[in-house]
Amino acid sequence: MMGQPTIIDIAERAGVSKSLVSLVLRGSPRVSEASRRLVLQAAAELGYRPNAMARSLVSRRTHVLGAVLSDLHNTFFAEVLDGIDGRARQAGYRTLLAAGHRSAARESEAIEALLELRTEGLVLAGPKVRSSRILEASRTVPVVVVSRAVRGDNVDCVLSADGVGAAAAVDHLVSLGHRRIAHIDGGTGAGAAARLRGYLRAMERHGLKAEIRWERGDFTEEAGAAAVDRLLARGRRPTAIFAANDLSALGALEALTRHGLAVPDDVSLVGYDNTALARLAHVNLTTIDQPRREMGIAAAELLLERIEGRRTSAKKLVLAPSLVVGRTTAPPHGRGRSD
Amino acid sequence: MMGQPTIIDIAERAGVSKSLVSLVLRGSPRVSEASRRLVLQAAAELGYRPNAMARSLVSRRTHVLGAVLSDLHNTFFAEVLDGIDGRARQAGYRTLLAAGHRSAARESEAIEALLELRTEGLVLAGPKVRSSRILEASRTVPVVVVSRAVRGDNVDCVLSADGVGAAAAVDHLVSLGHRRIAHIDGGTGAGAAARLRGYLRAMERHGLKAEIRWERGDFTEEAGAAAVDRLLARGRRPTAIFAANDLSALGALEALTRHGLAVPDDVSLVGYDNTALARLAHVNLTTIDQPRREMGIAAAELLLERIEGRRTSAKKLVLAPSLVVGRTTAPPHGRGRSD
DNA sequence: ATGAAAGCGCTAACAT
DNA sequence: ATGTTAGCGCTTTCAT
Repeated sequence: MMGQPTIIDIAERAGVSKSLVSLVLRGSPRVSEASRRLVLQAAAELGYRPNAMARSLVSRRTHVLGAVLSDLHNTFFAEVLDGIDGRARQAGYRTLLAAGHRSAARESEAIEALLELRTEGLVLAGPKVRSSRILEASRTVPVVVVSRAVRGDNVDCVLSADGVGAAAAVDHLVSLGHRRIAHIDGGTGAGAAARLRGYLRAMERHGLKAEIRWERGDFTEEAGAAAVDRLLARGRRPTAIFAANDLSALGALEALTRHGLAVPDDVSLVGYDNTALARLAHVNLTTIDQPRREMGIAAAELLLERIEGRRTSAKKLVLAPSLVVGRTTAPPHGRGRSD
Repeated sequence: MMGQPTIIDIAERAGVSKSLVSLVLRGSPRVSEASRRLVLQAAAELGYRPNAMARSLVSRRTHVLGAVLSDLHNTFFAEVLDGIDGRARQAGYRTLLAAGHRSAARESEAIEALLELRTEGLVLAGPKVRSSRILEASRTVPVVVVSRAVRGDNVDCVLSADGVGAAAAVDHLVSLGHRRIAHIDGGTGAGAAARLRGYLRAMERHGLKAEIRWERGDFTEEAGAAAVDRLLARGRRPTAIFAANDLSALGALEALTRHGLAVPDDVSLVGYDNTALARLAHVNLTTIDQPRREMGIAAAELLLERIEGRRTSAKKLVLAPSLVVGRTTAPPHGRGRSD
């Protein structure tokens, strides 16, 4: 025996055929207790570890789900992945990851690697690759895209309702008495457009169309701060700001402080995503929480439905976000109509 | 042809043998330009994608490195992994990840999955499993452990010098004129013991043995805040605090603020790790930076040395951390000897 | 209850 | 330059 032990090595040591070894190893009930013991002991003594490739090659199943993470820095997907993996394990699947490292090219290679390994389904978490690449991959295995909408027969999506979340932010501020509510958007970032639309619609719904004011951002701290600078440079100061994500909200917070404005006394502030940043004690940001783990569980479920042939038509799942009230929102200072 | 196309399908379509197809696909120079074109075109038309399992089964090489991430929430390892993957790709290897989701049991299963897939080496990033599990895995493939010291013939380690980093923090504070420098440690967390030792030794080296004071923490924000509460409850107030990581430093910051103390005017504060938290504009924490990407590159390099048979003895690589000065440190208020 | 034989998709000698 | 043959380690009929 050279290299890793195989079932043939076990068979020799136990004095049985390799077929029997295979049966025992897969827990077949049609084997005598004696052989079972013999085989198991031989396997243990040899330190046997099944060769997943050989096994999958013949069984034509890998029982592996592939997940591509566009950016490991984004902890949003850590919990999503926990959900995916949890559900997958329940169903007897393993989850293998490949990282895109913020580059569409590397992400595409990650997809390729997983496909060559014959993973039975693919979850793309916040993919940066073009839709055509996703559609191409979906011709081979079912694909679920998280946090981005992609249309395709073999592509399912899991999203949270960004527009609803944005509306919840506005509703909360309005219920506190705010009217001049500005928005710092997320530019071309994932979900940014829907959040902006949600803000605009909610403002109109509250009869605050005239108070609408929004500045461009890009989900970064710097952009959040710069947007506040512009917001304060001209026009009436807003009494509340809704930023498209937590990081830009922190940038806004920093800028507001720099301008000598207190949060929430002078200006209320709402973020989006309920990241670890938002939950820092000295920040305690009011924000919108996405059901990350549930999104992961749903993604795995969609994949399993396809793999097990329970569904063939595309499905788009939209989960509801929820408001998390921190200490960055309060009633506006100058109570009553000040305009 | 059913299922995914194979080289036999290509061979039929191109009217050649499957060996020729294999040669072309692997870029052999011993094929005529005509056949090459024929094969490549047939492959493209069929949407052929090599079966990595079949290929690896016979070649006995996977060209895959496995990386186990104990916790995807910890972005520390995102950059480490970027380094690993970058170096691996240079050398013609792919990197596959499996997540431990903060559980030793799940981490152990992740190791198992990668081993069954016959990855040629394993990187364990901040592993939570017992050393015995790591040693066991290392009997099959070379293992590199990042951010934890593990002894074993087939186990290499990549660490950054936590003691040196801690000393740099103390040196920085002493050079500003501080003497009463307290430490909030990280309990049983990774690197915490070395950081504490580094603090203690540096204090002694500066002749400040009498000023040594440290409180227990556990790398969390809450523990950092609680430690400050205890620090301020009795004894003379320290003029500077060195926390074992950024998160507990933020907890300390929050507590100091709550006690009406300004940072750095009343108390200077130093963290450790230079996480994204530390680099928030309104935080701008003085901290110790670990060369994450370099650590990843080194980890991959160690693995490659083993895989390619260039080395057989265990190696422990210790990289140097560096001080990042933010705005949370300044000379102490009551200048001159106040004790 | 166990064994023999075939073959998964591919590479790697060894022919020619 | 191309084809033939023999497996890689395993599961899966099909016998017995």
